[in-house]
Amino acid sequence: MDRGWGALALGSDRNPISFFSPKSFTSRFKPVNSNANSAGRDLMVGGGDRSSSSSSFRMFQAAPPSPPPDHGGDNNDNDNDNRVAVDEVDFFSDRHQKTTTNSVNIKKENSHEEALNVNIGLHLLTANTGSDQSTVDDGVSSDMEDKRGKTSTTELSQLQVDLQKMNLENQKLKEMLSQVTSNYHALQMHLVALMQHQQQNQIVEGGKLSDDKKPESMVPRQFLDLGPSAAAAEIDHEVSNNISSSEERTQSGTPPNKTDIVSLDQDNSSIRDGKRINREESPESETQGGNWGPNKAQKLNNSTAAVAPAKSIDQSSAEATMRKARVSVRARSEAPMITDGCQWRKYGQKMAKGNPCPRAYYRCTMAVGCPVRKQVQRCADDRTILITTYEGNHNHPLPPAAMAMASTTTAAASMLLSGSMSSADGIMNPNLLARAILPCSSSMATISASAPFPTVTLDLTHSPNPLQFQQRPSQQTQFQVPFGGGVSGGSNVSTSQQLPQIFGQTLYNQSKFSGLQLSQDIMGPISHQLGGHQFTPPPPPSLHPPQSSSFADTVSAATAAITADPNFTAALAAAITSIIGGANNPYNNNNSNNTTNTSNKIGSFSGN
DNA sequence: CGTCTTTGACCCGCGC
DNA sequence: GCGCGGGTCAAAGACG
Repeated sequence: MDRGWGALALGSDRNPISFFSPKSFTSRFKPVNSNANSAGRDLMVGGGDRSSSSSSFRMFQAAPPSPPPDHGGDNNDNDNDNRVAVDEVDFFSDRHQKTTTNSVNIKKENSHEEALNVNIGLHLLTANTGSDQSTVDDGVSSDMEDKRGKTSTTELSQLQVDLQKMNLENQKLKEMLSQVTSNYHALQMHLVALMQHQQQNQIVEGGKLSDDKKPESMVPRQFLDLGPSAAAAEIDHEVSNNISSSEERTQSGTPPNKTDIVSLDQDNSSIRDGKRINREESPESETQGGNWGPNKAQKLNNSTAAVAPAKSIDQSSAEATMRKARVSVRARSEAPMITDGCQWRKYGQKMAKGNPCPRAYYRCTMAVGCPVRKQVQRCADDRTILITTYEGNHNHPLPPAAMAMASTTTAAASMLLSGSMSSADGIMNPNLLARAILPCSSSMATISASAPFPTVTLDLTHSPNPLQFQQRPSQQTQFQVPFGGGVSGGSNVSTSQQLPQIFGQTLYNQSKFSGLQLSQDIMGPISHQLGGHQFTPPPPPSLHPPQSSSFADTVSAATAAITADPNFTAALAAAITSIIGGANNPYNNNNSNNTTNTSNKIGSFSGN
């Protein structure tokens, strides 16, 4: 395992890039911190073992980043006034967050301008409280006054007043931020609750509940596909429960779907049919057959069950349309593979038609039987672009680094699934979703669900607003959805269709600040795990196009809207910026584990 | 020695 | 029925 994990991420190469993990940052941008490279031989995936992701993350977080040049140690906090020269030492302490960028700048300027008279300048700026200041000034004030004259006193008092104001403002902002955060969480929870409720209703109403279907018994099994992964938050568990019901139904009721549904506990369980079964008998392969292969999963009507866990069997027709969504990430990278926080094992490589570059197949190895697969291939047109396509849901908890990808792709997948559902019913309504996800985007997205595998492509090659939703060129029916009136031209594929800055910036920034993570608090519930990949909350079956579908749309749209709401994010970004004092402040990384969410996401915003 | 990567072969579905 | 292409398997080799 030791090597394996390390090697996994790497694939065969040594320089994978990670867009979301702290490490990625290190690998790509030559971390200032020596620690960043500690990842071991492969830098990439986080160290080389399962904990790697988290460990690397921790490392990143733990290692106090060297104070960014921008922030000369800003010690505006009243408590620290005495330590003028020491300010930078505590640069990253919580207290310092209170300082506003303004204060930082002021101080910095003085420190530079004053040159050797550092003490003077610093004192003036840093001393917020009279007492502290006086203390420090005792040793220096005389010189100051001599040199500076009377003006220093007035300036000092002025600055003190300003600083106090700023502190107050910071406090207010923090309060606002916390309030917004709490509200957001509450809303999110409410949303999830609604979704669950809806799912339950559908399960009950939806038509055939096979006799053996017993809610109680559902727990252990998991839906490998789009279904929620057990590992996720409590919410996930609940959802999975709901799903599991459908799952059992499927197994007992509908034979054909076997491959799609896999019991984690019963890796070797027999439910599989056909020759494939033999192959899949190996623990790893078991889940594979059912979930990944388009040929299998998709072509079997039943396979759709995986897509819409909560659906009833009768909805097979509708489910058929609910094909597995794939989330493809396009990013420029010289590395053979991007590190997304998960551990992967390469199980195959093949030359794909129309592309001189081989396509590599990976499966998630973070947990036994994890159904998530991904394909990595370079773009034929531009080989600097690495295309990573994810499919399936993780059946295990994801490290923060992976959550970032999961969160990002979730929204995309949700939109796609919603669109596909609609399209299946002949009700294509991408606009709603697209707008929900990309309210502020001036770009457009192409949505198409007719293809065997609806695919959402997140194009990170056009940073900072790089996201693109697109359907595979090969896919037939395509819908181009103009956003915000902006219309970028033409081809649905890799053209300039860009998604909202939210996504784009988030990803882009993450690519830069590997340490930035979308906090699970923010995105987690939404994505559940998507392994970065698929939208977990199983959208209600398209069986009830108008209602369930609309509901699914609404949910996903609302979810996306919340996370993508420019106002929300802008406010948070502003608050964080003021607190942190800089977009590039490594401090942003700190929150990833803590899940105080907002900062992470915001960090990405401020990044630009 | 165990694990992972490589890679040819195989399976499957689809189109002709 | 045949060929093609996508996806996966599994033996052999590589690696630490």
